[in-house]
Amino acid sequence: MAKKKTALSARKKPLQERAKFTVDAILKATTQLLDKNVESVTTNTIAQMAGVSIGSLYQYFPNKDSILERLLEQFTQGHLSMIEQTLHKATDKKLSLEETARTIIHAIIESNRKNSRLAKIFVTTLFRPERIKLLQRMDELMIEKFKQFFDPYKAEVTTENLDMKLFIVIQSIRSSTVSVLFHPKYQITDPALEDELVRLTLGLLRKKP
Amino acid sequence: MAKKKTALSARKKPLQERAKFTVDAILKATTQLLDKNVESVTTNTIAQMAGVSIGSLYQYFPNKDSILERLLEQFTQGHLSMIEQTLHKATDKKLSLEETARTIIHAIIESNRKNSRLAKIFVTTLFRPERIKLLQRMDELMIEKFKQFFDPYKAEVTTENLDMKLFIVIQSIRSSTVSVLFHPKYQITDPALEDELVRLTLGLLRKKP
DNA sequence: CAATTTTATGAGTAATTGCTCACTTTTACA
DNA sequence: TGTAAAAGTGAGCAATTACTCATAAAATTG
Repeated sequence: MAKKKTALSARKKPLQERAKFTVDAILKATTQLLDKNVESVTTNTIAQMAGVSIGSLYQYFPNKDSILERLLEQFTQGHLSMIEQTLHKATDKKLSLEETARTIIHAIIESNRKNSRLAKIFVTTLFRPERIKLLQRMDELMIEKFKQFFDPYKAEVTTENLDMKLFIVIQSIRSSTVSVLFHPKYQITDPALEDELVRLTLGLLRKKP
Repeated sequence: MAKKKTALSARKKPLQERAKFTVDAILKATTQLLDKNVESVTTNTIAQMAGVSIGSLYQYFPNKDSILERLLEQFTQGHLSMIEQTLHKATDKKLSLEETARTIIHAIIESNRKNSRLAKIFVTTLFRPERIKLLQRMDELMIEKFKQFFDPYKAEVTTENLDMKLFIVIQSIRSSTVSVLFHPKYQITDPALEDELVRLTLGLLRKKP
């Protein structure tokens, strides 16, 4: 069976502690293998690296893809909740529009810097047909979050083409902060990246004087 | 052999007319299959759809991946030469900075609109390890082209962080114009896309007043 | 300490698929 | 027209790999 066949049959949920360790080990092993060499990721190598039998793997995941799916779900969740937190901090501190933009962009850059392995996997798999739904959902959520972010600054922000503007801003931030990970010539730690993304964001969103 | 094994042994080059037709049919068939369903792309289905035997396929391509490689090479070449042409037209007409920016962005949008199938395949495969070199090369070329574009407007354009700025601009334009193809909610034909990308570009590149 | 449930095992199976190679057909050309 | 080169064929091999299932160990429960 070189191709999937399993129905999305429900699998056991890990109840005991040791089962949770198993699931965790599988996810960690997958990340490691993915990071080392995409070709090397087979259900058997995952199980082996996790120190678990192939049978155990299939107790908790209905098929291979569901492992990657879970990993990506975790990543997007982490990404979004990190942004959420930043939003709260920002509103508490009553920052200016520019400070708010900088804070969130800084947070996204940090998120991608810290989880650069997953971030890379994220883009390499996000456009595959089976991921499109996730991509769309994530983009919509991001746009919503950004709307919340900039809601307090209604007076300063254009309403013209707002959705398209936010769409572009989000694509720009994501692609720049992730692509940079693939280019040895550019560094994600370069402060110019943050500066210019802030400028980009404000340039689009601010009302013309 | 579910995995590649062939050395990149040199294959025949098509000399006769019929051989060129064969190669062409293989490339066309691959595009069609890719467009329909990525899963369905096997060397055998390609040959079948091309109306050619599997043996013929391997006369001209050393392995499966080389077919996709050739396709992507064609796409990037087409993309770049289209931009090249636009550059010439623009310099002939002595356009303003804004008009120049608009012209090139319009060209890129058009290119992605017309070749939307290949454009999608492009992003879905571009970040895979075996494509990273192509990605880097293409990005560098794009940055060079943009430098040429804006060279005549030295007086109006910042030099501060110029490389990073161009990197961001290019990532932004590409990701926005391609991602839009995956979101039913947004349309690549929406004039707001062009307008906002022009604004974005000028916002980053123009000297502050 | 049974009885039951949860967890773990891993050899083996079945399907897929990239690719070869021995052979035939077509074309070029002297 | 004869022959060599180019082009084309496709059955089948060999490697890969997702996934199953019969069985056993460990934990939980009563």
